[in-house]
Amino acid sequence: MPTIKDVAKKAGVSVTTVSRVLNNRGYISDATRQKVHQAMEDLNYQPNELARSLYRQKSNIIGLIVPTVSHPFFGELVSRIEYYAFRAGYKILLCNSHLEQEKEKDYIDMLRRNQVDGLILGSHTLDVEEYVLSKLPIVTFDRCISDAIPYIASDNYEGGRIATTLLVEHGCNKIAHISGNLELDLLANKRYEAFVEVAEENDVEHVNIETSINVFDDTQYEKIIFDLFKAHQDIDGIFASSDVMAAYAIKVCHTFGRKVPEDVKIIGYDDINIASLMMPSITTINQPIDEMGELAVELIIKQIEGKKVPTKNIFPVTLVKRETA
Amino acid sequence: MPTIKDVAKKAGVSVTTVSRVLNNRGYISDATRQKVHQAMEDLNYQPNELARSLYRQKSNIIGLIVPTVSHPFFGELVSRIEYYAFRAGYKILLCNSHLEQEKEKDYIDMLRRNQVDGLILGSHTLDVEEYVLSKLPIVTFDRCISDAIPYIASDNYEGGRIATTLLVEHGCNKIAHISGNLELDLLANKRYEAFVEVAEENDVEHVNIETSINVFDDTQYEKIIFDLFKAHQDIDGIFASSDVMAAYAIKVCHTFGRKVPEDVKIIGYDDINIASLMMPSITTINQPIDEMGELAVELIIKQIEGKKVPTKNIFPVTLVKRETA
DNA sequence: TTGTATGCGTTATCAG
DNA sequence: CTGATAACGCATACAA
Repeated sequence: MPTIKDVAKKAGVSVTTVSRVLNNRGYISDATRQKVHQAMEDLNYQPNELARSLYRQKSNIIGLIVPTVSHPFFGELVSRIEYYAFRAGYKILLCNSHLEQEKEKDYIDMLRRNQVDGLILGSHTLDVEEYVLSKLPIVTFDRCISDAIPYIASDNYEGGRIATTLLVEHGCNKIAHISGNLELDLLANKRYEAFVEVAEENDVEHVNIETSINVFDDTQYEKIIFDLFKAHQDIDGIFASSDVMAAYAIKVCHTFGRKVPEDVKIIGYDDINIASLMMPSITTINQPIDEMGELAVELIIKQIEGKKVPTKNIFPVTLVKRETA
Repeated sequence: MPTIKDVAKKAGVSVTTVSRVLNNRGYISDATRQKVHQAMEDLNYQPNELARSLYRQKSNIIGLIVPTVSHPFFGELVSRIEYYAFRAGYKILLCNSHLEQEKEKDYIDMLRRNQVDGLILGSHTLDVEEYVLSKLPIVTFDRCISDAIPYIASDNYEGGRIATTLLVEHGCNKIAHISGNLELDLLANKRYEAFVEVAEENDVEHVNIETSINVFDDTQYEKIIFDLFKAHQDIDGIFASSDVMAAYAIKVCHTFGRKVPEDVKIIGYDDINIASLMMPSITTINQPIDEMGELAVELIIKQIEGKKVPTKNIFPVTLVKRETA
């Protein structure tokens, strides 16, 4: 790889001059500018961003930790985040933590060593506030870690209310909520709270099952939902905490010979692409993934630039009525 | 952020010594080793990988370009690639090209500037051989660019034959293939070739539609499949080039009041997670995504280490019989 | 308008 | 066993 030195030699100038045309700084004659450009062209020169970053003390890299991009919600979210980051001149270092605490820890250390300018956390089992001693800019999804760390979330409580209310309005007599692991202390737990509240307000029998901690694996979904139906044959309404879970619920209903939505109404959460693709298509609570990704990038960059940003960033949710409820 | 200098000062030694304990090189007394470790601990020191990379001329970063991780196949593939890369001490810089040539070009330039040690291309509209003048290690998916650049692919031809043969065996009289854009010169086009061959060998009427170039967008799938059915009401078998396309095909069948699999048999490709989740579950051709991701990482690392690697890497495919055919 | 020297944080060479 | 110093590629004071 040619360096700035090679370009300087070829153009017959000093490295300073080359650096100047590279960054458009200070005065340079058109003649030398041409020469330098020519030399860069000839050598197919590309400035070494590692060296630049080292000097500038800024890498223009954002670390992004999610459970896994193989989960459609995070796949879609990461896609948008990367899009907006690149647009703003930032690169994404991708980490799939699989919700393993040890791996998260390793990832955060790694990202710090690599001088990322900021951290977007779509996943966290550990309390990063204590862990990231440095004042590395951070944005989290669905979790309030401290007053100092801004977070982005959909209006989980409202989403839970809308979903549960719809089940009640449909006349469901026994409803179930399938949640993520409640010990993780995510804001998503508010969906559960809202579920319980609405159910009790309306005197509807209700039950909840949650996924196990430290596991982010589709296969367990089917099992726990299967067990749920075995234990409660009379469930006629389900509010699943993700569209993927809802899809598994549909499948299990089928196994038990229960028709959706005739026998069992099902509502998901997220509104990922496949929600509309499934048959029956999934009625769900929409999270504005694109806008959330855009804001995540905006918040992290503003922090990098030393600006203050709002801490609570709650996006409204909307009910998307389809076929399952 | 504390530097090696701070550690040296705190421990009362030179930076050389600190570097030595950091890298376990040369002889150092246990006493000083302890002191240094203590100082590192106290300062919560993390070595600056930017500086290391600059000196070593090696970033341990792999650039990864895919159309988009929001597509389930690439989401799953990227997840596995990142997993194996991290395991081997490499980081992933993620790029979603959306099959836009200009963006791919920008990404490749960016990745070169950032001194990635290698490039994994899950997407490419341009001929990188000419573009990447440097001898940057590369591995591609589903595309043979030159004798020098190794590629990984599933046995597309065999997969196409298996799928089409199954349709024929089911007694389909008019079958359709939904392919990606054939101009892209991907090995996936062999699915199309096999489709045509098997159809003609068996004297079965057949038709093909392809997605437009430079577009990687779910929404067009529905439209072109809808148009296909409008033009050919008598289609009774479909071989879709991805499970997502297959899912859209199911949906469109529904729109036209045609039952799957009674009226129309459908076979997908990839065997992504949701293929088994859909209702009806999708009969498909399995690509071993995990193994392919693992090999991609292995091939890129071996190249980085200056080793020779095989050029053609074709993985066997298997038919996964489910409900749609 | 251009060039020289220094430093970003790290590692390796070479002396002590 | 340990320490000064140059170098990795680049950008900025400071001179000229």
